[in-house]
Amino acid sequence: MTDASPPDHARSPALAGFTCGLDVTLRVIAGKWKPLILYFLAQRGPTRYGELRRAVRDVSDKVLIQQLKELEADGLVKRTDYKEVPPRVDYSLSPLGVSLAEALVPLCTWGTQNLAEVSRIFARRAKRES
Amino acid sequence: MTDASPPDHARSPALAGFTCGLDVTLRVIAGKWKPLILYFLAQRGPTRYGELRRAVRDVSDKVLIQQLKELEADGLVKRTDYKEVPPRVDYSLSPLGVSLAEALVPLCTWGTQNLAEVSRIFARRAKRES
DNA sequence: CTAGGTACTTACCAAAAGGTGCATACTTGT
DNA sequence: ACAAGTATGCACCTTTTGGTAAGTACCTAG
Repeated sequence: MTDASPPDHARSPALAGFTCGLDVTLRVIAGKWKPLILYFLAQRGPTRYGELRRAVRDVSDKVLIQQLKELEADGLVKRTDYKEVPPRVDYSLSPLGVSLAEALVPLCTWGTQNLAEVSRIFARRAKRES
Repeated sequence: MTDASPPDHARSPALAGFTCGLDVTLRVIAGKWKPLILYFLAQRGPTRYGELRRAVRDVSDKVLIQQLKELEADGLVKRTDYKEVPPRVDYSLSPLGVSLAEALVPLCTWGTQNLAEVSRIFARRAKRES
């Protein structure tokens, strides 16, 4: 098997630095809570910080803010500061964010449909780790 | 959009421990390379370890093997050992794995369609981090 | 006057995740 | 004989990620 061959697959010229479209997307939504944030914003529209905080349970302020800032800097989320006196801010999706959130729907559906199966998976994982 | 939810969000009784279907899925595919592995296996069918290794560029042996084992233990991937003398093993998707891979397709599409936009995003990210 | 709610910020830390390099046992190509 | 390829395993270490707890500035309800 003299594999002195030229670049096989995976060397698509169009995707500079990425292995494929999926890779592109994954890098954008990398972050423990980002997909969830996008998903919630898609569902409920403009949402205040505190609400989001309660919706995405178990996230800490530091990380939630941090990921919101990244999403904002990346143009997926829009932050609106009403500059009121008890602070009031809300977050919503940009058009790009909306399109990404739509692409997440099938994952959500999969999770719902396979919840039972996944629960078993996690039960087994827990056993292995003990 | 359909926010027919009662005052207290996030307290769905059906999803034990998960905040929503998306959360379920995300926990299964958590791992830097898992979605990519599923995607490649979906595309090329049974694939030998070495091929996979070259397809998912930049992954280390340790991590690739590790994630393959988890995917196998979770019932998403099937490992076939031909017990030949220079080792020969291949990996393929289980039905569950196939369904998950299908749910990943829109993400892949999104990445391809928004590649230009994402490239700009990363350029800006790089600037901010410097 | 104190407690609690708003939306954050910061310093410090622990855990998880992933990477490197070496080793295995055997075969094939040079 | 020797390098290289096959599919892993293991010890060790660094990086990344995320969490905790505190503080800020201001307001309202009790």
